This record gives sequence, structure tokens and C-alpha cells, in this order.
Amino acid sequence: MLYNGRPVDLTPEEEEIATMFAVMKDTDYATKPVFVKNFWEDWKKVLGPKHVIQKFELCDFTPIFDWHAAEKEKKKQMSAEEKKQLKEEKAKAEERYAWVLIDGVGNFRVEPPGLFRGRGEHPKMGKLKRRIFPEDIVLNIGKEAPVPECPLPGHKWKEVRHDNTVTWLAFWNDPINVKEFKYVFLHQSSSLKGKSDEEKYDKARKLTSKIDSIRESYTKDFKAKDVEARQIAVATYLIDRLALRAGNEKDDDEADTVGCCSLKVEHVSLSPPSSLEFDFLGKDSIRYQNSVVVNEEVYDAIHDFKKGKKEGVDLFDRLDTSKLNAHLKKYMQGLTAKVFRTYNASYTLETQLKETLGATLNEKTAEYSRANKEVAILCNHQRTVSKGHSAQMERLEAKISELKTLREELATDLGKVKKGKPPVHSTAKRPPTAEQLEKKLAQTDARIAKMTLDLSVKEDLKTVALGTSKINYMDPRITVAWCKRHEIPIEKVFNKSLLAKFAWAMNVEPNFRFCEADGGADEDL
DNA sequence: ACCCTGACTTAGCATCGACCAG
DNA sequence: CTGGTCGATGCTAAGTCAGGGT
Repeated sequence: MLYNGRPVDLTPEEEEIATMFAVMKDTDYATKPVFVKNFWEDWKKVLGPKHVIQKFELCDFTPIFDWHAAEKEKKKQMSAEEKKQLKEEKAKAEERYAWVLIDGVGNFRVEPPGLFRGRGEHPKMGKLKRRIFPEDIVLNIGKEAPVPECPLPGHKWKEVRHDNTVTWLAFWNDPINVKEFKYVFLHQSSSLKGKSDEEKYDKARKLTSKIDSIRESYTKDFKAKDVEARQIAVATYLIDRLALRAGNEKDDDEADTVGCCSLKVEHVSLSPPSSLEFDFLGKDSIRYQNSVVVNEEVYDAIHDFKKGKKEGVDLFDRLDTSKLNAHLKKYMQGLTAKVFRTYNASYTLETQLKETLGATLNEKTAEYSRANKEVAILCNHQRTVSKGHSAQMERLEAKISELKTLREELATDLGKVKKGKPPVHSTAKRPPTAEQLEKKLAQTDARIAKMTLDLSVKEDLKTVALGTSKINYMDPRITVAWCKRHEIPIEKVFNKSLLAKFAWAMNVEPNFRFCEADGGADEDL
């Protein structure tokens, strides 16, 4: 790289960190002052006080960036054959780390060093995430199991434990947040994971038989004299109705995001006569923006909770997630805020799928996507609009108008031919028959219809992420049962990983109903 | 009652490879 | 055959929540 216009030599360690920064030139992290500041602070520590490099502004990382771009290009130019071989070699070398006795391992690789990429306005973005060594890693294995050999000669594991009350196989402390852990867990397809997934959905399903009385109860409390009880009631209402997250407290060294209990007064505004306007950053700094007509008592309560508070003050000042969850436990064993999200997501899917009107396979799966979309919108699962989206839309529109012109031409020709006159638009040596034209016309109409539909679906879904709800919120038994009833191959809606993840749900009866909870009808209160 | 630790689920984005239209 | 698109998968950050200690 260049410093003050002149080449500088860096030690491998110094250069490695410079490279981490250099390759991010074209991301918007590179323009964020916090990112640059944190990177520079950490890199400077490695460079030491006497290094030639003293000022960030004089650093020119372009040579490293160019080198990296060239390496990337080289890799791209490799033949498919070479790539495949390389991949196979890697897989073979890793094979022995990818399995434990019973199942596959999810993340068996340690996280490589890099610059921390926090989401949103994260105060720690750009900090150096140091390399992890065996000395950082705690293993969890069976008492009699042989200790896995340490792959780095001369190094040794931090610790070997035998704890059969937890599911993790190994962990290390996160170098960015030293008090937090990074775990190695079993793969999503593991039967152990499946079991706990099934329990999660069973618990959510159990809510079906309680939900009416819970709603009745919190509705009653909208007017409670006791402020805490009233706040619990309104918060529960929001979590139930809007599928908000619980909203734990956050530290100052994290991005400033909120959930239900941590909403600040400025995040909810009153819009007469009875609407609430939500606008805040939730998990992953994803914006939640919604306008909801609410019950008059809720409206009044929010008004009261906001009264006399300045910006930045908690809307629910008497409440936190543990108080809320403690209250929810009174309704149902194991009930917590997140169960409502699972319940309402699954309920929505089932309700949306109730009347499947489509005749063809394609129409039916389109209806499934539509139902999926409703759930994703409920849960506010978003994605960034893809880079080429608008260009793609324009291309599709152009294509459609092209087809429409063709359609008009076909229609004119058909009219001519029917009257025994020669077609105007056909260039074929032998003029097409009326039947041929009719067939072509029908085909064109179908293509126009399909493309128009594709276009609207694409525009509709440009900011909606369907996958998250499919993986985490919608009881797979609803989907499997629906597929069975409508004779849809399950592979049309679940990909390979979902099929493996939801293996436990595959033999459900076609008449399975999420909302007819059959178990646990008579729990305590 | 509150705080902190620990373990687990949930989340969006990057990357890769299969597939498709031109 | 090739470049572009899109879904599958990997990666790791960011949540939730229980439980133990003070």
C-alpha cells in the first residue's frame, strides 16, 4: 500500500488488517465515520507508536484493493472443473469436523478474523475481530470420548468439559464482546434441534385454547387503576395484535433498537380519532412503520403513558420483559412474548390457506406464497431491494408491451384471414391459417398474463423476505397437511434444507389443524 | 428486585452454483 | 455457449429468556 504517496512495507499481521479494510472500499461501511474510526484505532494499536504510518488520511489502500480484485478475477476465471475439484478437496479435509456421533454439526469452522460488521448504527462497527486460537476454545464432549486432536501443532484447547445438560459442542468468547459467546451447535437437520422446534410449535399451538380468555383478560385491564397492570395489558395487546418482539434492555455499546417493552415515547404517535402510528428501528435496525386503528381504551392508555414525558423516555416506564413474561406465565405454562409471534404467524398462515381456490399446481403454490407473504408482513421480515431491481422491472415492462404489440398484430391478421384476405403482419411464405393464428393469439395472451402477474408479484415482494417466517415461525405441519390435502408435492414448497429441518413434521395427518389444539386443554388458569 | 451470565432462537446479507433465455 | 438471475446455503449478528447470585 501507499503512505503519503510512497510504498510502505508492512508485516504480515499489519498487512492482513490493512487488507480487511481495503477490500471494503466499495461497501458503505467504508464511508461511515464510526467504522473508519474504530478500524483506525485498532490498526494503530497493531502498528505501534513508532510506525511510519501515523495518519489515516495519508493511507492509500488502492494497491491492496486492486490486488484483491485481481485475485477474485483469477478465481472466477478458473474452469468449472478446477473449482469443483478445489471444493471437493476442501470438503474432504473438513469432513472429519462436520459430524458428531449422532448428527451433523452446523458451524464447525471458527469465525475468521475480520472487521466487525454491526448492523445499523452500531458503535463497534469496524473494530478488529481477532483470530481465534485453540487456547480460546472450550470443547464439550462425552466423559469417555477421546479428546479431539488440536489441529494446530504446539497449541492446546482452553478447556474440555463434559456437560450433558447443554446442546453446544464448543464455544469461544466473542472478541468484540468478550463477555459473550460464540457456540458451535448441531446442524439444523439434527433430530435434537427438530425436537425442540416441535416443542416450540406445540407450545404456540396450545395458545389456541387460551387466546380468547387472554384477550378478554388484557382487554379488561386496559382500564386498570394500577399503572403497571395497565401497561402490561397494553403491551400484551401490541405483542398479540402486531407481533412485536418483547424488547429487552440494550447497552449503550449496541445499536439503538427497540421492541415492545423498550419503545420510547417518540416511537408511537397518536393520530385522531383512534390510530397509532409506529415508527422505530427493531431487530437488525429494520424499520417498523405501521399505522393501526386501535381500540379506544388502548388509544387513551397510550395517550396517558406518553403524557409529560420527554423524547427518549420509555413509553412503558413500569415495565420490562421479565415482568411481562412473569405475568404471561399466569395464563399458560411456558408462555412468553415470543410465543405470540409464533402463534400469530402460524394462525395467519392457516387462515390464509383455508380457501385455496387455485386449480393448477402453479396457482396453488402461488397462493401459498401469498399466504407466506401475509405472515412475513405481519412479522416485518424485510430485505433490501436488490441492486438491479428497477432495471429488471423496466425490462419486464418492455417485454410485456412488446408482447402486447404482437398480440394486436395477431388479432388484425386473424380478422383479415377470417375474411379471406391476406394477413398484413405475417412474413411467412405460406400465410397462416385462422386456427394457427388463434392458437398463437391464445399463447400470447397466456404469456402476457403470466408476465404481468410475475411483474406484480416481483414488485410486491421486493422488500419482503419470505424465508424467515418459513424457517422460524410457520408451523411446518400446516404446510405439510395443506400439501397433502391439495396433492401438492411437498418439494414444491420446502427446499432440501427445510425438508431436513422439518423431517419431524412430515407424517402429519392431512386434516391437521394448528388452531384445533388437542393437547393441554386444561392447564392451570 | 435487580443484575449478570449463559444458552439458545431468529435475522438479513453475501456468496455460490444451477438454470435459463438469448 | 454465456451472461444474468435466482434460489440455496453459509455466515455471524442480534435477539429472547431462564436462572443464579446479591
